[in-house]
Amino acid sequence: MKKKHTKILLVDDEPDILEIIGYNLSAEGYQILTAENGIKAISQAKKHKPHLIILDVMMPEMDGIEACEKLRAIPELSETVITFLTARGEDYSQVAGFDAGADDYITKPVKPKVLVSKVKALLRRFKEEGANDTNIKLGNLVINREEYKIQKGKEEIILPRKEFELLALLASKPGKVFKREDILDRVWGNEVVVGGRTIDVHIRKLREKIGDEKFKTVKGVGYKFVV
Amino acid sequence: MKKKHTKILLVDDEPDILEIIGYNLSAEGYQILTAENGIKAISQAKKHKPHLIILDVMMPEMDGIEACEKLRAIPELSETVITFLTARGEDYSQVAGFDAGADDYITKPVKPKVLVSKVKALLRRFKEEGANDTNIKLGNLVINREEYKIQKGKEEIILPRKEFELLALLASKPGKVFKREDILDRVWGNEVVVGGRTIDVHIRKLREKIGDEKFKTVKGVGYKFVV
DNA sequence: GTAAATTGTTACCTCTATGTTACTTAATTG
DNA sequence: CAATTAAGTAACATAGAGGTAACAATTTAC
Repeated sequence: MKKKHTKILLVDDEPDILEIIGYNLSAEGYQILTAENGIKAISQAKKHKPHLIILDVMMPEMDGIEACEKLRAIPELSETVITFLTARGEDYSQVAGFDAGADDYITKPVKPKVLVSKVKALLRRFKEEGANDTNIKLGNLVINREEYKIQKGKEEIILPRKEFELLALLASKPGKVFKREDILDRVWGNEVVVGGRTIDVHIRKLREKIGDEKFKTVKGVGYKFVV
Repeated sequence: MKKKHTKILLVDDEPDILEIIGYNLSAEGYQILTAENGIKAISQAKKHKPHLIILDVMMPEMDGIEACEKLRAIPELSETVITFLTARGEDYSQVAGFDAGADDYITKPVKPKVLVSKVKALLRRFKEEGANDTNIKLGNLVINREEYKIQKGKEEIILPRKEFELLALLASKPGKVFKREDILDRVWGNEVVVGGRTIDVHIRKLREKIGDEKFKTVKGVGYKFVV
């Protein structure tokens, strides 16, 4: 993920803080959004779906903790990292912050360098966690969705699209039996009508390339991938 | 969950739309309910607790958004998936829809195939989220519906489909006596006619594999599974 | 206690779902 | 646009799940 596309929402009631933090982060290439209170923060968050939200704890009207709880309740923001900004010494807010669903906290005053590295660290953590969706690792097998390739041990295998998608589907839940109908729906799509032996043939090819033992047939139901 | 038992409530003021969508979905095996307006939709929903509700946004009297909010307020429908049906271009309704608690939206006109696959996807998402009851644990026995396998102590047993389904049915309510007729309906399906000894033979095989003592015969009635 | 009904057991058969191969058609690629 | 690779089809092979028949054992009815 490039910084240019990484959105950070700053929420604080003091314009000075917004300015100084905003300046430092945008100098790093991040896209900055701001809000002066919890209510505006929520509407901004809904609108822009930022990757990171930095929330001041002490704010008039709706404080940071309450805002955090509200933000966490929004499904689209489940992937968003939330961190608190707290004055040094207000120890209680740490605990309350984590209860409310925050991922980290930053104490004020904060040196620009420290702030930037903290933000980077948080986003890196986020990115790595989110990247697990694209790379499936199973035993000696790595399925790389992004690059459309398979790594088996040190060997790199390029699979044709359908075979790749079939493998990716089965491997997305190892052990789970996927019904033939579901496989058709999800790999071929509803629109396409294919003959009755098509899935079998593709399974056969995968067995040849990946290993026979990894694909189990459950007669009358479908197939499953085992590790 | 079999499609036969999946209820979908269609709400639209145009009978044509109800008919065409209803036809396509019932052809897929879903059980279809309909309502011409928001008020009727709510009473239908309360009565039948559908798994999915497809709501037209533009309706006289109570529009889709208002209906959606009312539906979401009904506790029994918390598990229900709600999706809007909106004419292409009415972009505002998307946003308003999500605010009102909808899970997705479908734009009209919609091709039957697309509709069907969207519905399947929605129900799959829902099903996966609510799929905590796929594992039945009874004593030293674990029945794993998702992986179609049985775990007895440390031993793993793979059962043929009918045997698995028969076991899963009996074990779904330990102690309850299932009538022969009911077993036929639910494992074999009411269309199929099989000979009089078929169930017994399958029970025999289960007794062999799982343990004689777990399957009790209730003469003149049926069988039950005991722990 | 005997007959009738119901269930248990075994061996065996059938037919369906899947496996496999070779081939045709469609899509990509240089 | 020719060559190459992917996707899908057809045709046949095969295993084993699912079912049946025949008879035994057990329970229930009278």
